[in-house]
Amino acid sequence: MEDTALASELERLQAMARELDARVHDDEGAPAAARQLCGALAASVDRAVRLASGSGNAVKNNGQPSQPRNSCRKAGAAKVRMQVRVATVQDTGPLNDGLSWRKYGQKDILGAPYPRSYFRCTHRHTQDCAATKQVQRAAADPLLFDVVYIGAHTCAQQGAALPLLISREQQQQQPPVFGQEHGSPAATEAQSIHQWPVEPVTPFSFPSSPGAIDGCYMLASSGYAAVDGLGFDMEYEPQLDEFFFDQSDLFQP
DNA sequence: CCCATTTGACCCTC
DNA sequence: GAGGGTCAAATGGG
Repeated sequence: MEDTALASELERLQAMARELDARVHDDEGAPAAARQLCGALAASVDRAVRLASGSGNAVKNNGQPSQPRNSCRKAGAAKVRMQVRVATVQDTGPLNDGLSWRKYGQKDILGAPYPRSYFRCTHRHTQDCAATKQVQRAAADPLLFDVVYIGAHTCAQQGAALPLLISREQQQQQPPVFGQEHGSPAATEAQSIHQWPVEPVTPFSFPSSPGAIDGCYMLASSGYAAVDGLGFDMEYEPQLDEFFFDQSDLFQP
């Protein structure tokens, strides 16, 4: 169980490094050297996690097993597992991702202050789409949501939701925003989170509704990015690495 | 009436 | 047996 402990510690270290990097980067007054150092720190921790993972230590988010149980129970599912940490400025719950999700369950997780919500593709039955996602508020920061995508969309909407991977410069000019659609109370934080991309083909997209929510957005890079209080992790089967990077080329201007 | 959410029960894995 | 994931009936909103 030492591997699990190591993975857990690395996970925590990784999360902290990323958060620090994101915060320092946002801080206009932070010295350039500090920003560089934090960026290097985050990158280094990322590499450490990858090395640990690659050496046989299953490093997965939230201490979850390296092979999700879903992979055994649902044929064709769990080929893609991606965790996204989403921050919202307003405590009204996070984002939508341009895809249709239907909530099918909610569970209190041992040791977690907030319940975990389970979503599946709206077209699960009509189009046999096996994509699911799990949404849970981060214990450390209620404004952060850990979103874990499991499986890839095979339904028609996968093409409908255009990915939006934009450059940092573009983001700074027009930051895409995440936010809930209906303004439901925070008490049901996850109930409106049903618009998110899942599969690598559409890493991320953003709601088109104007004036949605301000202050939170993300970009995709080599597995992680954190801007303006938002970061996300992408975890997927190793063989998909190349696929991710290839896809990113599609979003160049 | 249709569809999404809620929630307790059930199932599976460890 | 505990914990996590899913199912399905009940419920509510549009």
